[in-house]
Amino acid sequence: MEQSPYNPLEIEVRVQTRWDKDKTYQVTEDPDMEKFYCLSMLPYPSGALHMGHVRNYTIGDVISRYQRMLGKNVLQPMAWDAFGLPAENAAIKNNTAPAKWTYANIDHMREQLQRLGFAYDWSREFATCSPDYYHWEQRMFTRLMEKGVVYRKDSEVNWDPVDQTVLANEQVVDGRGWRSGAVVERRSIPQWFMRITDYAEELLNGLDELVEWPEAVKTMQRNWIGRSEGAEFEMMVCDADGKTDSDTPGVPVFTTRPDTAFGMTYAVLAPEHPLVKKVTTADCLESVEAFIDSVRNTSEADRTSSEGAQEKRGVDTGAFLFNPFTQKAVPLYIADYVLMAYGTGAIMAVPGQDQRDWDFARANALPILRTVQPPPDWDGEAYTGEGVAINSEWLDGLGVDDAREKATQWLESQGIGERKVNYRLRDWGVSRQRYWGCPIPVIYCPDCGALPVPEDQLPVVLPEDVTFMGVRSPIKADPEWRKTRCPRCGTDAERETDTFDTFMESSWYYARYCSPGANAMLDERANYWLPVDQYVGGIEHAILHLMYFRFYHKLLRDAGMLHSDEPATRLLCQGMVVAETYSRQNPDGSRHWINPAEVQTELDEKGKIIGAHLLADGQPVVIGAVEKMSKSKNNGVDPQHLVERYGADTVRLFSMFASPPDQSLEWSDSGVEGAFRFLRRLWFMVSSHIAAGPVQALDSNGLDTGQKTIRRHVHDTIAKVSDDIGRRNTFNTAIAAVMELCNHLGRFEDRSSQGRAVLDEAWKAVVRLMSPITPHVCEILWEALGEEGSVVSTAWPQVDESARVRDQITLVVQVNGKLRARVELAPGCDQETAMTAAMVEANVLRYTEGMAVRKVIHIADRLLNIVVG
RNA sequence: GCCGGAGUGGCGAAAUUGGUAGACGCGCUGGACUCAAAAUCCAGUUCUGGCAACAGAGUGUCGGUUCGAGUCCGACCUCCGGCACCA
Repeated sequence: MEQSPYNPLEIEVRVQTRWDKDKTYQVTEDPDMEKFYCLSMLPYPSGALHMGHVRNYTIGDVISRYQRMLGKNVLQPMAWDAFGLPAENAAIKNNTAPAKWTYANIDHMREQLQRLGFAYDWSREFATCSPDYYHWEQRMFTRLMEKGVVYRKDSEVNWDPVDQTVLANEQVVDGRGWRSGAVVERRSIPQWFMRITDYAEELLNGLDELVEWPEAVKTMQRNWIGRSEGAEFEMMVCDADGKTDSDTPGVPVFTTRPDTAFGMTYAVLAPEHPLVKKVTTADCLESVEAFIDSVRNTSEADRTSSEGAQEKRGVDTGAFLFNPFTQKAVPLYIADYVLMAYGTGAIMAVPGQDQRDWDFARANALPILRTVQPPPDWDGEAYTGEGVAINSEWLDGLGVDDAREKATQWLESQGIGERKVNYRLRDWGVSRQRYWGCPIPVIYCPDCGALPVPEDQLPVVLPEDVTFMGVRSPIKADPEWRKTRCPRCGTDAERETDTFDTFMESSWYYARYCSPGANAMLDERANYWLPVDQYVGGIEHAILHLMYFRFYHKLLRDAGMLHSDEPATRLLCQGMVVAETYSRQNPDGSRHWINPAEVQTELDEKGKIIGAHLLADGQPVVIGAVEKMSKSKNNGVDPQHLVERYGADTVRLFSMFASPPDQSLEWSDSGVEGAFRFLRRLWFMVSSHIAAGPVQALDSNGLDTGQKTIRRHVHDTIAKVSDDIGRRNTFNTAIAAVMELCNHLGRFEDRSSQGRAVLDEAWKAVVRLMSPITPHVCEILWEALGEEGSVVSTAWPQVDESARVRDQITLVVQVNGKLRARVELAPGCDQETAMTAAMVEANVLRYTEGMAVRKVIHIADRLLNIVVG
């Protein structure tokens, strides 16, 4: 091989063309091979790849390529999460159709992904906005309608007044729309829901089986599901003297603390509770109605925001409820701190043991009665801890758990209540009032009601050639599109014009990859590939997407399409890509952000940053925090430019080397330079080795000490890199180990026949170890080393354990725990031999002289600690 | 407020099971090459003292367990993330 310079741009395109021509990454089901399904979260085609994508997809690609070299049948697919709001916003802004904008973005981003050399099976690619894809989603939905898993109800929703759409609770951040930033309002409109709460218990318990999911994700999901055990019981409406009114139905309440029921001093209904109007007395009606109006004008997000949480507002209804425990009446209030959507929308209030009730009782001059004895030094308000029941008649003297159990049994024996488990999780509202989404396949007939679109009329196709009039959905604005006939009675009927939440598409895409072209949602091929062996994506999806994804998998299972219970066995959540921020203050006091590329930093003689200035004018800029790359902080780095300048391998190498995958990755231009330098050095060293001519066969038993040492290092490195990539997913330390080995190989100057044979083995190992991370350069070097076939399809290097055996080890000698010497010994020495070797070391003698050896700790081949005193 | 996670050189980080703290990379300092610069190569680089050998200190703070603690335990501080009236 000629000693040509490292030219990544030329070799990468050459290698990619070959992979493409040979269909290297296309896979089919092969029952004789162990499968490995490596999935990265599909991107939204926003316009261009950002560094977060590069990081995410490089991690998945490294794992895929490693597993492939282990001999597995590896599926790594890619698709586009193509529906969604930004396409509509862009359409309105640029006066184009969302479809056109989306497809153009997909074409550009596909090219970018291909340029990065990801080993995707592109034959399985799809866009979720394609009718071939959402057809099956619609069919699944109509079947779920028939099964009762979906339902329609009027519901208070989060209305985003800017985007003119309903948001899921999860899409509301601090009371504002997650995209528009507008303050969210409350509205009641008919919505379609999926009964994810029916699966709450399974979704919760399933987390215990997901041993290879990050604990943080599982904790977040557990909290989101929010399981609470307690009791639900009914209280009758009564007058002030406790005389019950048999005309009014009882009010069920849920509590986790039935043991505290003797401390109930009032009860509360949510303002939306259906019984409010019925029970409110004439003299309270006016204030109750005024209160309900004021609550309605506040969004739920506002009511529950941090400041709102402090103040608990409410009014007396004038009615009373009969407490079955005390046989006495308690006043009934309505208050905004009781939520209609949780439990029964009604509570028994026990201010002595519940801080919220305490706050409300204080604000409304309601009595407080403690029923659990707080510790003597207790100076808090409501007491929620362990303690003995007091003021509770037949519960007095019992601990919390026993009292709770006895109270629950009493409720059951009286026939007024029962054990009950409640979840914080709410059903999934899937209706969106937007255009660019999958049409909900429902027909409304004036006589027959809401009916699923018959299967032979699916898919309900979303028209793509549309013009936008403001933000209103074109299919809502078009009087013709919705016209249809009732599938049952044939009279004029209307289509649903709402579309699905886009989380619907991303909830089953992973399965569709496994059945490309099937004339059904899925076919048997899906059960070959599923579950996903490794899923890679951002932690921001810890709750929403990953919960829906698990839920939908169970729906597919229950529909008989899949055999597994969970969609993915192993999950890796990569950290953010962050960079420094720089800014200046505008004359009006606002801040404008300057891209790091336009800034030069000043360093002191130790390399510490002491200031920064703008390259354009040399004037200082303010150094801000290191933050997630974003448009708003103008600290993004365009991967495209980097690939054009350094090549894909350098970009991949840097993003895997700078930090472990689950931590945030701090951008560094000089770090990228360093990665490039390493590849160039690797190129040069391997080229020089090849240029020195043919190599003799390695005789591993005939090596001298220097050769053995190098060979041991090679096999130690193979072992470490295999473990780091395969088990630990710490690609940064894998790369560091290869770099270290390369540093040794560069210094190894033995050009004897066996010296070169050792080097040949070493370079062939290095090229394979690096090939998952930097596949292009490794492909060329592998070929140059005279090996047949593509490195990406070659077997992963094997560890030769005999090469790792040491004939000398370094034993660390400590005196009283302080390092005093190192001695070279044969491995496996006993304590006596170690002591003999240690006690001749001058530095050991210096600290043990004239002292009695009190104890010796010997960890074979590692450490000897001599304790004197 | 509740629930997670983290805190180690000038910087990104490493130390996997309680056993040599700082691997690897960046930056910086000095040197070689060069008319010069860039690139490249070599050496040094936790702090303090010392020409050096070496010594002392050192993993957010304060305590504890241990022959031995970045790692385990207790209390606290700071930062990041999630949830936030869920009865």
